[in-house]
Amino acid sequence: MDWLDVRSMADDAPKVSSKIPGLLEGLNPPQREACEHEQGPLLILAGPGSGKTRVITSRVAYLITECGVGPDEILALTFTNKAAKEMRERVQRLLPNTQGFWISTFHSLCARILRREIEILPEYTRDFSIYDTADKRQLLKTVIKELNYDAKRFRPPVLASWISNAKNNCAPDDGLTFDPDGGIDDEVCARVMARYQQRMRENNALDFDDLLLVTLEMFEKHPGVRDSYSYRFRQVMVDEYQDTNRVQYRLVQHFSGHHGNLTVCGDPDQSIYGWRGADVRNILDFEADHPEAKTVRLEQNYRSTGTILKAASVLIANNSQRKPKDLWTESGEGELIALIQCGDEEDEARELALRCKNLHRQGKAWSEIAIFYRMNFMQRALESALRLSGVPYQVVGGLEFYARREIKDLMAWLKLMVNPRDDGAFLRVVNVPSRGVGETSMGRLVQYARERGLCLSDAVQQEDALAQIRGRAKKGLAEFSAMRQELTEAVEAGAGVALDTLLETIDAERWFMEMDTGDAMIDRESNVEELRSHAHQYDRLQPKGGLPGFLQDVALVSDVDDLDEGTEQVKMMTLHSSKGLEFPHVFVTGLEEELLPHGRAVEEDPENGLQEERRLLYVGMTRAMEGLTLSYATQRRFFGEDRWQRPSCFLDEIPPETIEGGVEPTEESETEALGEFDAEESGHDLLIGHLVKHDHFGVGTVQQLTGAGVNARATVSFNRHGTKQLLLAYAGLVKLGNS
DNA sequence: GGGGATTGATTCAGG
DNA sequence: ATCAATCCCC
Repeated sequence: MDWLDVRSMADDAPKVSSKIPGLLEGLNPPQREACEHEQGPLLILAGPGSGKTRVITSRVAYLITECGVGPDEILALTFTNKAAKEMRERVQRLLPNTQGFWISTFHSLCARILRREIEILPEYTRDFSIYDTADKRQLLKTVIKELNYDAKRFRPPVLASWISNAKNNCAPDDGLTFDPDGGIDDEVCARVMARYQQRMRENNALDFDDLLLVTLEMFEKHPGVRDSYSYRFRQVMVDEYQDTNRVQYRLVQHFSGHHGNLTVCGDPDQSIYGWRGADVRNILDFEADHPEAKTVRLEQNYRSTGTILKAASVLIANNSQRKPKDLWTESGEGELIALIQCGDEEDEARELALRCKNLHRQGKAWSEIAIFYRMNFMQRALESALRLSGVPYQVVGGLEFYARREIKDLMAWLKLMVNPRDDGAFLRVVNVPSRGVGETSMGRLVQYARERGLCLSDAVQQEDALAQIRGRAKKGLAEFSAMRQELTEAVEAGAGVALDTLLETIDAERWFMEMDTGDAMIDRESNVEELRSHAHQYDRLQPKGGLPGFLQDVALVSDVDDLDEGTEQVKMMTLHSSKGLEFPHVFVTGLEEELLPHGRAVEEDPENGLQEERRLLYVGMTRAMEGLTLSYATQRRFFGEDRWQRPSCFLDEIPPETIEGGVEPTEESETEALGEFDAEESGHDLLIGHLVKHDHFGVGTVQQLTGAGVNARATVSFNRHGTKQLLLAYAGLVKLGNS
């Protein structure tokens, strides 16, 4: 993040650039209209490829050069760091001599604000830790155990998402605000959440949702703090508004409440984050919320060929909850969409690799090709096929660098150095490298600390805490404590030096050898080397950030951020990561039932789930500029188990005339064959297409069969009760014959 | 009581 | 394949 620190901004007042000749030239009428809007709320409904980023950046430049708004009086919020970076670079290109823009993600903005202001809240210090998903799960696990709940029934990931939901809907964190009708599960979740929140405060730690929520609460409890930000900004802009949740919505109200100059930009059809609390109503209701709002629709597409645009538009028209829009393009029809049927995931991967090579031979650069998939595990098969055929590739996201064990350990060490109250970090590193401290000894220390309301760092310094621990563990704890205190001094030195001091103090060499030998050890060493270079680079770019700033940046980097556009490599990523990007040729893989649309998404929320899956495919398809290839496999291995797959129902929604070969190869014989296979393996005699009767749900048609034996399940579309997944062992389905 | 190996469940998407 | 719980040896 390279915006200016608030303090330094006061010192060097931003300069207003002189007018830029031809700033709005080449913009179409609605684009121009959006740029020139000065006062009051503005809604930009921007279809894919409609030049949205160009409009926002031109608008920023216009406001500065034509309307006398200072660069530090404009707040622009984006969804990813990458989007923020791109926007900043483009604004910088228009206004090379201007600095001090506030362009950032919600999370970075809030983390920055909290870093400065949080001490107005008594429970936190400015050295707070940011907990990632893994840290959060770890804490939840101990809380569940502490409260004596059944760990099998209440799993950390489930609770994590319950808590996240509650926070995203602005539920107060320490009241037990469960729905009394929600049954025991809701009550347990609420109790776990209350304890989790208590521990988080004791640990001086915030999770991702807290960054937003605590900022919001602080603004509402201390309007003075809020005003110091809302008075500063004369214009607030929010990109990807369809992906904002309730908390973000309210934050935006606070930031723009003073002047009401709020510009939001987005596309309801590209809303793909419902599962993490995004609320499409924020954008759908914008005009109702702001009756005086001006609405601009950007419907001319500058990205894709007519064929791609048509296919995507017809597909998305199947959604009911949307604002109709009419995308058009001046570019020609272009090539037809290729649809390939493959035997299994390896076939698919080989075929894609082959087609990548063909494209390359025809003159496409590797970096002009992208491969998208619904789930991360699909990456592996694709990756090995590309490697085998010598196609250079880059995986965007996936198994993250910062998720590796040695990196997590070092990061936990650094967090603990900055924030001694972080018990989670303490527990993680107390035995790293191994110093004979085991579970039992730690259990005693934890109990000692709890009884006295101390954090572990303090507890371990008490003599009587160590009195009940003996032998190697006692010595180890004393050693660890001394090390931690000594390392506190390194915190001021900057991220790079702090890390170097840490590595030396814990004798990293010995630690590597202890963890593994041979290649694995060399891998770990080179990972740590990479972390070192990140840290030192951070110090060079952000001399003011220090170790706390580095930790914050690392916590908030997202997967697409490391996308390297320049390099000559095919890009691979999930469909979610692809949003906001574009590529001349796009492959969307795994167009299969249960995968895209994803079974769980539809199961959890039959109405919206399917629509969101459709939007996800829409996002993927509209990334393509010239060529689009869709693929599916008839068989695919999901964690260990080979499953027969049917082509995605979305393929039936894409107009046949946009697809190479005309009609999709969804044939009856194929469905039959797949039914037969299932019957052989699964110990029942149902086939896809069979008409069945259920005691409760009535008559329906079998849509899908998975699993075998006691795990055999059928997805049945009932005439009256919608689609259900049923365990055949319990469902007692009666076969009525073929429908 | 700590450390290692083996077994056993688990994964939708991300800041 | 990867991470956590369990088992067994020092």
